[in-house]
Amino acid sequence: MEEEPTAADSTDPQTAPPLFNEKVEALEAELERLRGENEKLRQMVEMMSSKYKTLQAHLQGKKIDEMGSFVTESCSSHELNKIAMNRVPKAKESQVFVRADASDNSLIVQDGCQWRKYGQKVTKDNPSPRAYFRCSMAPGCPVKKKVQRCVEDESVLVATYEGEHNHAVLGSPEGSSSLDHGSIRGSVASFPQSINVDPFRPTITLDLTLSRANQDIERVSDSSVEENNNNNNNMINNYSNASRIQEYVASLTEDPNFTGALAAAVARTLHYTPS
DNA sequence: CGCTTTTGACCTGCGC
DNA sequence: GCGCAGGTCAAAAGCG
Repeated sequence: MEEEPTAADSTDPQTAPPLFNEKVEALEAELERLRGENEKLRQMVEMMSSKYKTLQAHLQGKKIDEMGSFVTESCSSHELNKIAMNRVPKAKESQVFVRADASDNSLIVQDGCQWRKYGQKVTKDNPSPRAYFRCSMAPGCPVKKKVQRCVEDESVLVATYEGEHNHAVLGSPEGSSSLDHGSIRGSVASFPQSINVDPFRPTITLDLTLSRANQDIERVSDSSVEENNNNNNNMINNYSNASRIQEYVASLTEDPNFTGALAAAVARTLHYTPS
């Protein structure tokens, strides 16, 4: 039985032309280099994940300590209920961080909905004005949002959403009527990407639309960081995915906008006190 | 003309 | 009760 020459045969160094061998070697070297870089990046992700978990555990412990000391001091059961109520974020309220040009005063956050501005106010804790919007996609839609520049980084807009849409939201594949941004974020590249940083907090989202990173969608949440690491490991086995991940991570780490937004988000997390 | 934005006035909740 | 701050209203202006 004679077998036809295959692609694998053509890579045989003894039968392939020298120029082809050189190319193969160069590609192999490049692949090896990329594997090394991927391994480094994987370790970086693991390290960040580990640091994040440590920080989260620390914050959690601090909250429990605070609550515990307060409880042992003077709390009635009624007061305890109030505390518990305050510690849970308001129903259907979520916070979104969006990168915007610092010179742009429009306070507009593109999120797939139409909004009508009904007020603007300068607040005490932030020199930049806060804009109030109502959803105008459907009559009677109760959803509101407040948009204000981040006090730590004026190029970051903080949008706070309240309520549930009573209509399908543009960009939501399931036609979800709720404010579950998870379903939205994963479907439209121009939408902000979310990072859940604290179970006591609403979702914090970083908009990556100004970086190359928005070409790929990557959702990261506190409960799925580890899972994503595993998924990433599997993906790293796939060369094309690995190169995409590498490009993605490199674009993130090189992008000062991303690092700025991340720093602002972390700063807000550390300064957060439940209302 | 209809819709949106602007902006000062008003309302409401909260702490003192 | 008072003052403050955040949130909302609504008339006027702007825009396509």
